[in-house]
Amino acid sequence: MTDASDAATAAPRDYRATVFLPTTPFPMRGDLPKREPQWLERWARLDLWARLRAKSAGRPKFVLHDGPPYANGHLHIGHALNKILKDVINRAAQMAGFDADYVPGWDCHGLPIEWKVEEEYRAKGRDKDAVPVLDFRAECRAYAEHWLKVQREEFIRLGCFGDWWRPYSTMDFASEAAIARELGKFLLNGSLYRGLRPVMWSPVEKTALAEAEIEYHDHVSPTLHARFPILRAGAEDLVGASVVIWTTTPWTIPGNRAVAYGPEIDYALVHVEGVADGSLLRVGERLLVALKLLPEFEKEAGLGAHTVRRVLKGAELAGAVAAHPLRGRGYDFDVPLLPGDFVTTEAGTGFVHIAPGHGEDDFNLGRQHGLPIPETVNDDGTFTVQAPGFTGLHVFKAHEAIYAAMREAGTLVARGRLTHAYPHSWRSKKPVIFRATPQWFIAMDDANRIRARALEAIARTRFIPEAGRNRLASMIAARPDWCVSRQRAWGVPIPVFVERRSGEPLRDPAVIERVCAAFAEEGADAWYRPGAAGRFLGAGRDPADYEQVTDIVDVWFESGSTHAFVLTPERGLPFPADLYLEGSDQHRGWFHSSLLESVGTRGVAPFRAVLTHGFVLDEQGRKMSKSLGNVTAPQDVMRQYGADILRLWVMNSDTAEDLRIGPEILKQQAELYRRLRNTLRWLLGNLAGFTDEETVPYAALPELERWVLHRLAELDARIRRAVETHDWTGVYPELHAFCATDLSAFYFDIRKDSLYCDRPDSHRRRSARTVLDALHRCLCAWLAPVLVFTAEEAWLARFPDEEGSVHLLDFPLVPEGWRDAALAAKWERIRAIRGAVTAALETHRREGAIGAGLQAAPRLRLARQDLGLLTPEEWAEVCIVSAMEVAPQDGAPGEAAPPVVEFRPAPGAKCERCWRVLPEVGRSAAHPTLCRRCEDAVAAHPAFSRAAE
RNA sequence: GGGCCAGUAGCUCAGUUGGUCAGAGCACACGCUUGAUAAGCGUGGGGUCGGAGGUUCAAGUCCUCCCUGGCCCA
Repeated sequence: MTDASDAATAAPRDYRATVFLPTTPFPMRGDLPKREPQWLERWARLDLWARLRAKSAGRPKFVLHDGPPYANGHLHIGHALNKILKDVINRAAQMAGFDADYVPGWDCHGLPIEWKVEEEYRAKGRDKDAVPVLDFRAECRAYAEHWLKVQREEFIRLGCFGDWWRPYSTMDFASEAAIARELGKFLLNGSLYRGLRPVMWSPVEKTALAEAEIEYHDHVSPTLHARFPILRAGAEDLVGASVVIWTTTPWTIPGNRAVAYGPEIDYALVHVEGVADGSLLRVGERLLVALKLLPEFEKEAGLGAHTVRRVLKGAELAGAVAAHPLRGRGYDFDVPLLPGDFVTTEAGTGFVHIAPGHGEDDFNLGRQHGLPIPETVNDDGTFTVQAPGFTGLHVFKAHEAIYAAMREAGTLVARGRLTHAYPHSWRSKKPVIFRATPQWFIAMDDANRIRARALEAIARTRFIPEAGRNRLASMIAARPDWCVSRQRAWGVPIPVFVERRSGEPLRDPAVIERVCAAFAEEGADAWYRPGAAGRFLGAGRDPADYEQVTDIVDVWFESGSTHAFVLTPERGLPFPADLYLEGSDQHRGWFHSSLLESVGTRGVAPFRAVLTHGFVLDEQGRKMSKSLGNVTAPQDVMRQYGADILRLWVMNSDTAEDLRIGPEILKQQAELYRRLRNTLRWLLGNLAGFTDEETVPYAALPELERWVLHRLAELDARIRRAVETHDWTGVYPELHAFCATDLSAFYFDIRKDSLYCDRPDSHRRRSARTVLDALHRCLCAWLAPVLVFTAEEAWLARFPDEEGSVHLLDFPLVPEGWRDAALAAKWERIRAIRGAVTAALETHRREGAIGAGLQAAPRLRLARQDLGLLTPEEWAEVCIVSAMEVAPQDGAPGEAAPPVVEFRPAPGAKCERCWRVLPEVGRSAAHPTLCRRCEDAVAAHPAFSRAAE
């Protein structure tokens, strides 16, 4: 007793030192822009990539084959999205037990780089055409090399893992050789052929352009209405009448060889009886125009009084023949009228003038009817001798001459101007033309059946999302033969010799092998070296008998061949790849060309699965553009937030759709990150000093702990399913919700009392720490693929190791036995009731009755079926109140009546150590300000014991 | 102009085969805590589910049209 009074009169004891507060060196703030580069240095020092590969030897391979970005300029946010998503998928596969070997690549040939180098020439006042081709190619190579290195550093900064120091590029000598060899396969199997065809042609760059190299911009075109006098027709009243055509490309008139009509379209035979001032129409003439378009034609051509003699279906024009509008001026051939299903009455006159060398429809119709394909236009856009009267004129400057000639010939009906979307070159931004040129093609529907077999391969491929299947298939189904030739310098030459005598390409495997062997040694430059033809043709052939093709191959063919030089035994990578992963634009790009190339040479797709992601837009869903000022650059995000935030953004988005980014969204991601980081921090703090001896076996754990483990089993399954399906949408939002809702707001909040105040050897506290240990291991591993830096920090904070890394781990094995659906259902009910308690307490808090929840000891009236859920002590623990009384509800049993909470202040005094308000506080002689539990804990506390001595 | 996709609270997203589906997290407001503290907990407000028709006893959930945006093509 005397001791007690001594204690009471002595200075109040400070029990704070006996409370087990979290301690950890893991800081609350990430400071990512500063710390991330330090982690990168560490990983480089440890050569973590090599360690991973060594450790994974013998595991099943997982190969995501990298679609090569173009080595030109800094990375933009779309690159970041693509590579981060790839990285997460690779890392997750690695941690799920695969050997995820990833070889990044670059696309290095092609027009944009060539254009840049030319631009530099122009800036220096040099003439590109005066530079030897090998010098020019060397400069292009240096340019690509520079940007490859820049982009590599930027990718590494994003935290992406890969074989960065042994990447592939399409300009590697080995790649150039492999590309040539692939082309050789098409040459030998007959699918590669040379044909004359209209292609999109840029007179400025003097090259054919791929579809991907075309953009549409508004353009003012001169328009032309022209008469085609009918020479012969089935019906007599048509002979002597004129078909009227309308075109926005008057320069194609010299190339005209037919006129197309719509068989189902109604045409009016118009008798002209009056004309407006200045009109070129003549009173008394008869014209054929689509009935529906007659009103517009009246206005445009200045047609006055007239009568429609009769209306006829286009089909009646079958077999009719007209005169070329420049007949008598070198164009004296007949012009047949032909049916065309592409003819519409949307605009014009319902008749389409057909120039087989100047349009896709024109070409196809001409081929069907055996029309000639005149070559009326030169490389540079000027007319050839095959355009009598206009030779030497540039097509875009020829319309006045055309008008004049036709006016003289009496076939000009009207002229005008029209602003419309017109194809332009993506580089020069200058308008392009359709022009018949000799080109190399890969046939879609020859004996090799590339189209049909590609469609079969698509049916056997997994698409994520599924919509990609249809998109790719419909493009393959509709595409024309693949034009693979380009009249440029920076690329892989089409390694073909054409026999001058026969015009046939030389198909000799030995020649192809000599070429490819030289490319492998010296690069494709070998093709351009003096004496190349003699060297490759070999003994017994005279180079003078052969034309060496100087075209290079379409870059899409190159990138479509990457599987041939990356998925190789030398690299240790299997073919086909498990996954191709690119933006949705690549349905027409890399997925497309890779599929065709692989099917054409190997008969199968180069991928088992194709994953597509959307495009990155600004916060309003608009396209990013410098002029709008809504661009988010990855470099800026690194500077302000760090890579982990950007990576989190990717994984918190629905990548199957277009995604948005901007200041607001990044701020939100930083907030979400904070929660994850603080969860890790709290775990680390509460695991201080934890050892395996402390572990409590599963069967002995309290229900609350087992419930947490059940949640881990659920999340583990979710992650493993994502690894299998490659569909990660929603996984990380769920992981965040787990941290925020299940852990921070529920489990952690409840267990703070035990962790801070129980004796270290108490079963409850040991149980909690057992689960905290599992949580730390799981969260570090699960977050590692996304928060590559933060997870490393949180792992090493607990397991410091000069050579250690969370990225060398696999996902922890979560026992299936942790799954307990019945327990989950029970605790879902408990949490619902808990929600009722916290809501009730809030009411009284607002009234000032209490502050902290521990000041309350409510009575909880439960429906009968809820009475057995927990003991009153457990309810107090779960609801974080000092005590709980549980009583049955009055209502009828069986009804799911909502719980009723009757508020009562907690009786007794506040324990100075654990802050619970209990009647027992004050009854201890030794520690009158403590509750029994704390008294016991204090007695057992080493620090206190020493102080007491 | 055509093909494909999307449009649910300020933001990021859930909402199986139509019937408590109008939700979660973040943000916001207010309060508590001050032993996760440039943190933590609680409570709350907020959406005519892009618009208009239609099918159905019943529609974010099916059909049609329109609007907006994106990718690809013409």
